[in-house]
Amino acid sequence: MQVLAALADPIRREIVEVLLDQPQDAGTIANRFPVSRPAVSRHLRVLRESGIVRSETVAQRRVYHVETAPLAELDDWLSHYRRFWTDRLDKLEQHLGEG
Amino acid sequence: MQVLAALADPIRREIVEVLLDQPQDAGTIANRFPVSRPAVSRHLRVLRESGIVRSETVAQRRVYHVETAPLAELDDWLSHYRRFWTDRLDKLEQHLGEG
DNA sequence: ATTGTATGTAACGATATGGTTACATACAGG
DNA sequence: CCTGTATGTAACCATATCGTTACATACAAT
Repeated sequence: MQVLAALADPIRREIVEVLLDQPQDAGTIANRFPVSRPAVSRHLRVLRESGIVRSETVAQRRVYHVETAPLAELDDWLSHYRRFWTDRLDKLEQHLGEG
Repeated sequence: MQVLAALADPIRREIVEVLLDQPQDAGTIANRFPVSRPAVSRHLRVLRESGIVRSETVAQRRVYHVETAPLAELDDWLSHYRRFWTDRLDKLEQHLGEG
């Protein structure tokens, strides 16, 4: 569950949210945050190494996108214990409401 | 989401799992792990400060138990994006299967 | 009262993390 | 080619994290 360490940082969580909305290149991502571009570059590396994001190379650009498998893994881990804070009916309702 | 940092450590995750199964005192918890008792004591503090566990004092013992609200919060955060890795029908099946 | 048990904290060291600036590499385009 | 743009990495520093051992505190029990 390296995913948890990766998501423990607020900037990295924001990056993930942004990329879920729309894949984009490293520079565009970096511009969103009040830290230096190399700092963001390393956040991207952490996310890459945890498997949460991947990049496609397009000319000099690296276009990043989210790889959902690790998030699903975290979701699965949580699901083992979900019954402790919610019951089956609540959950069923919630997911019917989502659709 | 201080919860994520708290859960990023494998020992703390195990502590949470153990306590979900059964509340128990600090010493009993510490005996389960290959690190010193003070180390576990500090893991318990991190979990306490993130709100994931609480302790009841019984004589000299501190009996720890899981407080599910922070886990539910994490679950809620994930649920915003759950649609990216699973669809409503999968989820419905899963939750029907759980009961 | 004194002793033993249970627990947390302090102090310290090693390593990890997250920021910065400076630098290297790679592609695009005149 | 040479220049500008996009990106990652290196080196460095400050702080956080996680382990240890030593100590303080609090209750139980004789």
